[in-house]
Amino acid sequence: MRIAINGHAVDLLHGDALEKVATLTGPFSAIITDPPYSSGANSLAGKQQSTSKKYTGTKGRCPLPDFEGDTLDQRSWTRWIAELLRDARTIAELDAPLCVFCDWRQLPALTDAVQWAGWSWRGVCVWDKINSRPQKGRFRQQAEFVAWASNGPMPVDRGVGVLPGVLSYTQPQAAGRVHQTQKPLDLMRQIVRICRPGGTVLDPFAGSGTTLLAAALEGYDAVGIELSKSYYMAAQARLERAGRDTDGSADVEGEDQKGA
Amino acid sequence: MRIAINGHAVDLLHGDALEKVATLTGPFSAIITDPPYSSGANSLAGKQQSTSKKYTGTKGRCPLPDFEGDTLDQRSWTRWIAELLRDARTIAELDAPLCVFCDWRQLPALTDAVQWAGWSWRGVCVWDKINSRPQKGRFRQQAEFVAWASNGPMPVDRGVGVLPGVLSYTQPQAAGRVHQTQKPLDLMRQIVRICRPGGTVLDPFAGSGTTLLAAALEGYDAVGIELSKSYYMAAQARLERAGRDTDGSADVEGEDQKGA
DNA sequence: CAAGTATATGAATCCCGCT
DNA sequence: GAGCGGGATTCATATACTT
Repeated sequence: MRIAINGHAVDLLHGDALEKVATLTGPFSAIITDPPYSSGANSLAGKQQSTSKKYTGTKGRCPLPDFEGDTLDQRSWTRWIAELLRDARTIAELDAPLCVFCDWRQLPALTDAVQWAGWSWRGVCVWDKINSRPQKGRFRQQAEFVAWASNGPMPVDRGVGVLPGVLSYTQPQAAGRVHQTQKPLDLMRQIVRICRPGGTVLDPFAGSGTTLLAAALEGYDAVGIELSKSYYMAAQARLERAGRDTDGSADVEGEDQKGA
Repeated sequence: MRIAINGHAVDLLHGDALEKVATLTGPFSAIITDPPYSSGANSLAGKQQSTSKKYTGTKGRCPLPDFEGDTLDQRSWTRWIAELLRDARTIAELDAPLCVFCDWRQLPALTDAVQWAGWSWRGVCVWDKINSRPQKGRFRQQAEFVAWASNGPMPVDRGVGVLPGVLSYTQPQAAGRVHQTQKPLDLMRQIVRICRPGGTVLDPFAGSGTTLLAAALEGYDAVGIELSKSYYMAAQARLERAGRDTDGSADVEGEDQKGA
């Protein structure tokens, strides 16, 4: 279904990312997404793991065992995301940038997948969450990462300015969140600016729709895919609310928080 | 040779990291180092350029000597650093933490090497340089990374507090630098605090000696190895100067700048 | 002496021309 | 044609200078 926000078209599709991407033609000017980090790893590791009680509570994210990585799960995750990124590249414009979120544990597997899928890996951005659970005797796991790449050569002059390499934003408050791993809207507004002016952004894992909303507010069209029915509906409601808000929607995230 | 700083012993050895590590017995309480990245060029010929040409874009003559060991391709680099980390682990205490700097390009190879060498990879810290060379239409390459790990299990209570996961410090100014890629002293003072109280820190790539100095100032003994004769002597001079400074050496980095 | 102006630089990357 | 080398580009900050 299509929603108009800030004068830009936002399409949200309900279904599996791999299947839906195969039906799209694009071309898309940027692919920006936050895939499930350990969806593949969850099943096996979850069974084997007895220490998970310690970590549950902050997030639904699987803490993974302290030592031996469950390599089979990570290999499967890598293959799966590589396949998606390969399909996505076929409907991306030449020069189109790709941004994929991940945590520190997935970063090496993700950069492999990005390159296997034919993208030119160009760097790693840092999302500094500022606040995070402290651990005694350790460095905080305070950052998430964005592996970014381009579909072939990336000329300097695409009409895009200089973007920051470290982005510091606190996580949305739990009370106002629609999605467990929802990203701050202002963070996504910065990141979507890697897209060429007037382009269309694709997010195959739309979740609560933050990327789509950020894209519309920054002046791009956007297409999202979301598998979960409940998140699909929540994102749709959030986007429609933003579409009705005529004043520029500066408060959308805050409004969500109050509304929740 | 041995220097006393802030009541702690600092040893600096001149020679190849792999060879010298094999002669040490330790045990060391932490390994903290910043190896040559062998980064900064796509082609072999590019990598074989001098480090000043690769890394200091300005045409002006670089006043600092080039450093060695920065000409490997990525596979060779990975093997080489893995071997060093394996040898280092044999002289590390159980529980000892490992911290290795790298840039975005080497991060996946480094985390492989860390694990091949038998260390338990535990996370990635971020050094936010705040200020870096901008590029139009891209995210700034604004961060360097610290892959950190432990030699086996790492009990929560080693007498070490909570450490930050993102560290923001500007690079030392060119005028006061001893080494092309010198790290800020305050950054290293934060990072060495991962060491258990009263322990001994090893840095196989000592460079200008910032890690050793930071360790002594934070209350640890330290041992460093440096291959290049000129950097060995520069580090020695810097450490001796710090040793003579009786007031706690809070201004060592600044003093270098004035003195230079 | 304070405030304003000019200059230098960064573990960079791209592009063009030459061999 | 492929590879290599030189020169241009980007901006926040620190330092040096000028008014």
